[in-house]
Amino acid sequence: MKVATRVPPKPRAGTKGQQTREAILTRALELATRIGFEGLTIGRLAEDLRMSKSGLFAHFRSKEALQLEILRMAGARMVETVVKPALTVRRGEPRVRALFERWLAWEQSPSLPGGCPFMAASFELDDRPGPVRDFVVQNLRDWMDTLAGAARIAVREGHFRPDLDCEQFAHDCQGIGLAFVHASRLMRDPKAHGRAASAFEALLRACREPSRAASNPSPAAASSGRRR
Amino acid sequence: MKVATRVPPKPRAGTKGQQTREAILTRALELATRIGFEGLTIGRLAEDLRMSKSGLFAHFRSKEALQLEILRMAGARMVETVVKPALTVRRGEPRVRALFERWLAWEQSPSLPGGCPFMAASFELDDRPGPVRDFVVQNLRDWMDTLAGAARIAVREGHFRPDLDCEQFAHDCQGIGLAFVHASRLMRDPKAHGRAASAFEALLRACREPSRAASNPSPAAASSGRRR
DNA sequence: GACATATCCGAACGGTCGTACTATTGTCTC
DNA sequence: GAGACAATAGTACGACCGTTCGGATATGTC
Repeated sequence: MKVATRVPPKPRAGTKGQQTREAILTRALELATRIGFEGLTIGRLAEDLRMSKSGLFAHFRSKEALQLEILRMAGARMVETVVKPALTVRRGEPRVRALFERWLAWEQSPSLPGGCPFMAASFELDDRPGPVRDFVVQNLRDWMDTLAGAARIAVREGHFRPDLDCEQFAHDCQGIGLAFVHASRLMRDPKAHGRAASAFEALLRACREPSRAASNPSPAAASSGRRR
Repeated sequence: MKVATRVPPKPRAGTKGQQTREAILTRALELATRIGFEGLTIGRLAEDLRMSKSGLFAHFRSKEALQLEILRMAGARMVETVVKPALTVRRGEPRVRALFERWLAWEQSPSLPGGCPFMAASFELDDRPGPVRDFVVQNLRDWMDTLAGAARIAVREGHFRPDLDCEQFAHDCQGIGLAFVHASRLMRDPKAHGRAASAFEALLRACREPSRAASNPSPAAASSGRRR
């Protein structure tokens, strides 16, 4: 299980190695979203970039390090294209909305032909412990915290009802996003985006309305008589 | 790319081959849910079953055939443990509820240590065309049709509002289920089941209430002034 | 008991995987 | 332009992949 190799290849910025390194990562991210992180192969990636396998490999000490670097880059890009722009939108519901919309756009970005890598990795790595999985979990936790935080601000601004469970809101958003990927990528449903938008609007509506008690029994469950 | 091999190995029922074949599939299903369908390896599966690779392989003509048989078995089991029992519950919302609850239970069934194989396959195969993907899509389509059909009955019974979009309902259920898997398996959130239940209750609530126009503008969006 | 057939094993095939070494090229500094 | 060092290529390795094939067992029938 020996893992440590000679020297940490962290070249100083601007140099040639640094820029091919980034080219490798960019292409690797594209491939990984399509064929998965386990499916991504150093040989195939090298061939794709017209490099030798060993030449490419030298930039990272191991495949795991490569995977981590890919995810690190993806996380940084996601913050840059989703979170940071949304923070310029005014506080409260508009910002929540901006987060969600930019999230869907990011998922469909042409630079991510296979969709958001964290979504895919969620299901690919959920049973495979290790640093890669840990990194994905941490990134997704940060993302859900961002969503929950934006919702909390919307509560303070009076856009959302005061007793809203903001973690639940983030969870529900995640569900809408996952269903969106499911509908658009797997089912190839042309209405996928509309479905996601409808679900999100319904969720926002529920966030604005004063809460009705969760213990409020369903009329259907209460009414009809016969029980097995 | 030659794929056809000698004879279709479909032994008549009851015989020895048939029963080891099913033992293979049962174990294979368990493994596949944990390590994925591509990650599942004939050698590893054989070792796990204390069989020779070739002896196991002889039961299926190819790995793809094995994958399809695994999914076929999983689909049959899902119908048996989720759909059929729910059909004995009385029509309308109770049946919808039964479908959802049994679905979550199926996802957590001990015989599926890695969760529902169709959920996992959704994201693993979304970009890999072929018969395996097609089979997964068909099964999930059937499942969503089942959900939508149950909702339609609930509309007719007067449990849900008459103008409910039942396909949207099925889509939203799928989202809740995916978020459940996300929360429980990846994030290891002990509250995962509670979150799913809350989300589902909120969804049902929205199905019962008379619809408010979707064009109803958000007060937050309407109030604050500046718009880019 | 003999035979036909179903079931399983062992060995081997050509490939590809991640990784390790060495050698060759390119790039930057003085 | 020479020397230093970063960057890439070449080659090889052991392991495992899906698949094939021939032979060894087990099973069932007469």
